Amino acid sequence: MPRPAVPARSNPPAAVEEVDTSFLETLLGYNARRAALAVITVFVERMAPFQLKPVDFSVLSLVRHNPGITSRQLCTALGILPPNLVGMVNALEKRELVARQPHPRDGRAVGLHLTARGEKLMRDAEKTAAELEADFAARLSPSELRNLITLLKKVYS
Amino acid sequence: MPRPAVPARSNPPAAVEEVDTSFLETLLGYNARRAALAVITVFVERMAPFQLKPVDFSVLSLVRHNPGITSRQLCTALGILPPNLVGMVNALEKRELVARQPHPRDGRAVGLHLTARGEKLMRDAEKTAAELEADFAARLSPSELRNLITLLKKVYS
DNA sequence: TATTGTTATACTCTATAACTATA
DNA sequence: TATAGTTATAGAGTATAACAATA
Repeated sequence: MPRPAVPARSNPPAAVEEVDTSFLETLLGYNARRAALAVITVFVERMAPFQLKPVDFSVLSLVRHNPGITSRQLCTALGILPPNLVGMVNALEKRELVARQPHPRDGRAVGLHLTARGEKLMRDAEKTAAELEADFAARLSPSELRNLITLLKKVYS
Repeated sequence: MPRPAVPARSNPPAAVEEVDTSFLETLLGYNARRAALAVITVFVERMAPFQLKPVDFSVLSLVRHNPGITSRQLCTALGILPPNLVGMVNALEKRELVARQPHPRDGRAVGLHLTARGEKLMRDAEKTAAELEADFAARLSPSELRNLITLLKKVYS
C-alpha cells in the first residue's frame, strides 16, 4: 500500500547554505565525467575555427592515420553506431575533407581517405589538439599528465 | 576556387588491417571520455534494479546530503539547466522518493527532501555505488584509484 | 529590476528496425 | 546466411525564449 509522500526528517524545514558534494566526489564515474566535460569544453572552443566537433575530429584523425579505413572500422573504434556515422561522413565529404574510394578486396565496403584539403586541415587541427594537451600539462605537471592518462587507460581497457 | 575532392595519397587504395588509434590515445579528452563511459556503463547496469539513471542518482544523493536543497542549487552543482530538471524532479516526486517543501526564507524557492522511501532506496543505492568503486579499485589498486581521483579533480577544478 | 520555478519548443545525440548489395 | 552501408524514425539529452510569482 502506498505511503504518503512525507519527508523522512520533516521537522526542520532548513535551508542549504553551501551544497555538500563530498559523497559524489568519492565516485570515480562522477569525477571522470566532470573531467572529461572540462577538457572537451576547451577542446570544442579550440576546434571551432576548424568547424570540427569532437566526433568529426576523431573521425578525421583516424582516417588520417588509417587511410582506407572503412565505416565499420570507424564505428567500432569510436563507439558510434553505423546509422549515425553516415550523416557525419556525408557532411565531411561535402566539405571535401574526405573522399570515398572502393575497397580493394571487399565490394560492399568503402575506404575513406583524406583529401588534400582534409590533410591540410587536420595537420593544423592535430597541432591545436597537441597544444591543448600542453596547456593541461601546465595545470598538472607533465609527469602527472602521463600518470593520469595511464590510469585512465587502465580503467577502460 | 574549389578543388576536386581527390584523396591526398590516391595511388595505393590500401585496406586497413588493424586500426591505429595511437594519436587519439595521447589526448586527455579522448581518454577521459572513454574512461567515464566505461565506468558509467557499469554504473547504469548496477543502478537498473533501483530504476535510477546516473542523473537521478546524483540528484537524489545531493538531496540526501543536503536536505532542503533548491532546484537552482541542484542545477548549479550538477551542470543541469533548470528546464531540464523539472521533469526529473516531477518523476521522482511521483515515485514518492522526494517531496517539495516551502523554503523557510525565500517564497519563490522550493526545498527538496527525501521521503522515507527515498531515504531507504538511496541507502542501498549509495552502498551499491561504493561497491562499484571497490570493484574498480581491484582493476587499479587502491592507491592508484585515490591518485586517479585526485588528478581528475585537478583537471576540472 | 533580478531571480526561482516553470512551460513550450527546438536541436542534437543516440538507438532500433529494415532495406540493398555484396560476401 | 551473414556483413557493409544506408534509410527512416524514435527516443533521450541539451539548448533558448518567455512567462508568473516573489525578492
